[in-house]
Amino acid sequence: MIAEVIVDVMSSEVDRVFDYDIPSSLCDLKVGYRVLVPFGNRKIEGYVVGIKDSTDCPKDKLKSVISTLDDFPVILEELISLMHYMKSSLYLRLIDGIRLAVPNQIRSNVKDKIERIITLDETKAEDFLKTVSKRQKNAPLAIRYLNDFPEVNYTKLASLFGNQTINKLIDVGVLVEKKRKINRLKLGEKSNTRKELTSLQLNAVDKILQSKERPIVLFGVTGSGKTEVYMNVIEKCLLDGKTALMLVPEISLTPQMVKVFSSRFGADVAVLHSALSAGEKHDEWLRIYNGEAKIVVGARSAIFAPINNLGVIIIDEEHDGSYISDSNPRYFTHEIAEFRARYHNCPLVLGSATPSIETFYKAKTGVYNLVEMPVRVNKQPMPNIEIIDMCREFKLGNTSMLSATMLEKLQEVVDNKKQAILFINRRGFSSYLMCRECSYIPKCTECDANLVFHKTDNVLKCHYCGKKFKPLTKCPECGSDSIKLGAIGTQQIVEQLENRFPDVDIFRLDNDSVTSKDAYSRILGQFAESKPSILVGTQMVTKGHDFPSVTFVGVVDADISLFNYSYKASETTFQLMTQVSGRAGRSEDTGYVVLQTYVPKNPVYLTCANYDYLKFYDKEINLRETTKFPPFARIVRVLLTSEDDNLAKDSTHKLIVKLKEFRIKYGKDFFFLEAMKSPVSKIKNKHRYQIILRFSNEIVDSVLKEIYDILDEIKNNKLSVFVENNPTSLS
DNA sequence: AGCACGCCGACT
DNA sequence: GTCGGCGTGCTC
Repeated sequence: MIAEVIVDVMSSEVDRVFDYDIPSSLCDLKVGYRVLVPFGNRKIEGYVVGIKDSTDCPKDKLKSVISTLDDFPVILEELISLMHYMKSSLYLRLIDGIRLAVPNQIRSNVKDKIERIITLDETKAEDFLKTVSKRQKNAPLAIRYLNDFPEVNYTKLASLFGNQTINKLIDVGVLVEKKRKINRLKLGEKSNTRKELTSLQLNAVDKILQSKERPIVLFGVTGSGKTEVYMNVIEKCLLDGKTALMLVPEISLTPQMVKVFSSRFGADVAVLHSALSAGEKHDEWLRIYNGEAKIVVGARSAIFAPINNLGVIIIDEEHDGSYISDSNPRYFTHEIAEFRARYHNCPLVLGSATPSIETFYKAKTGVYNLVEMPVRVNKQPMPNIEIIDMCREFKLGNTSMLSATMLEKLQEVVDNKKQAILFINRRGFSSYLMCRECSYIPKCTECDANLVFHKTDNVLKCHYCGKKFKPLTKCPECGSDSIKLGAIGTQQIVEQLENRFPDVDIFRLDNDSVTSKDAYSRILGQFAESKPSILVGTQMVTKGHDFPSVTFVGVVDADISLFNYSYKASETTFQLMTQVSGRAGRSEDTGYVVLQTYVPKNPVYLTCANYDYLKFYDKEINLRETTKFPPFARIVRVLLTSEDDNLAKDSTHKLIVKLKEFRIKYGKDFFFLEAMKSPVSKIKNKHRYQIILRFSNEIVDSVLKEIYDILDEIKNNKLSVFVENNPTSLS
């Protein structure tokens, strides 16, 4: 028999199937096994992706599989067909796909954590106690102890009675040692937290369970009780003997979701996200693989969990940007989820209070089903949102970052001994040094990217290659010494607030203050305990724990995500503002939100202030249709990189010539074509050119296939090619 | 990606 | 004479 093997080499040059003979010693080799194979003159790892009777490979070249590396196939067959699907639709290396399915922690041999459990052999113990000498004081005590606690781990016992004693007792057979595998990740105990469902929630559960033929959008306002719906759906799946996959954005920042699930489902829950330690990830992955855990709660990459017999897949906060992988294997979680749901013939739930425009469009046009929960469970009103015109504020003589209303409202919070959150929306150009005289911004010598200033260790750092530079004191262009931090940061706001409210605890939550996982929860913990208090921070404050005493939320600079150049700018701003506002509405008092903006008439803010998602959607979908942006078109970005600038440039030209032929062939379905040096034109000394294409949905499949074939011809070991579908950023 | 093979310059 | 530079080509 012949095995088709993908070799574990990170190069597109060898990213194809190689055939190997299966020796009779390995006759039960199956698809999905990790194997050792001879490759050239070395031995490397590979993955069996197929088994067949014969090969076209000439006999003198064919070699044999050396051995298997695990005693089970590490990739499910389902995931292997998923890899092929991803390769054809996303232009991705098979080996990149395989690495998504087989985490590092399984490839590098992380060992099971073994606990030594000591039990008592009662008959031997009785005999022993009869003959025990008076000098052995600890031995009888240890035996007594084990009468009370029949299973104790070795370390505990040795610390109580001395390891000499314990070892001796094991030697004579009075104590018996057993080895047991333990899970490194400790989740909370099961404690029933079941709630009575409203009729809206019951209806949603029913609709979801019936929606096996196509994905279903759960459109439920903040506080409508979506989590409870998810848990009831999952419960039904478990009763049917099936499993469930639940994705949440940035799970390391939302520990309460894991808490809610583990208190309802106990040890049936496994958790998967990138913040787990190697050992924890290894254990959780194997618990899922072995069918021990029936529910996977995880971040984006958990969509590749080795779970069988799926009864439902849920994507919570489906509009969240973290579902789009933005680096190397660039994939969109929803597409992978659709594939797996189809494979298992199970429902796929896309839940959100502010669905992404593309998702909601599919729900409106019948591609997806839709179920709505328009009412909050506790019937509480949403927080009031007030929009503040910062231009007017400036004209009135207030040149600070905080409007009069903002300060008034903060004063109110302080007077009432409540809590407030101030959100600084500074994604994009946070801490750049900039010359005030000539607007020069220091750049990385390797990457042509703006350097980011890190205050804590006083360096300028390139976020693309990690190279560090000394901060400038003088502008190299004009000689001026007024080089200052470009945009406002949390620091300045905190300082201003400390002057204004000297007796109030002010906490800061951003990348500079959060240096570790612990720091994050420590700051939030301190904030939760002090009143009155103000929490100032970046994106991090928009997610995470519920603070019932937060009655006010202020958005210092709402416009930043709106001016971000992307067709999704309005959408993400609407979603972000809605999410931030939700932080103010957890208490019995109605919350209050202040949005500071320089464009107060922008429909994004007007619809957002009225919680009118549908109106926002209508405006936005019309705009997308007239301007031919997704979901009415596909944007494809082809990125060519090489150390050889000329090669990259020439290849880009060659590609452009071919693409222009397509443009003629497909005519008006081909909307747009542009080639240029990538905005970040160099990363790690590789020159980057990009081509941006936009064409109608009708021709997506055929055009992409043709383009991918051309890319296969153009790329080589000196020139890498990457493709991104509907990119969110262009750097 | 790695690794060998191969064809040119300067060294104990 | 040979040690070693990195261009080129191949991997079932």
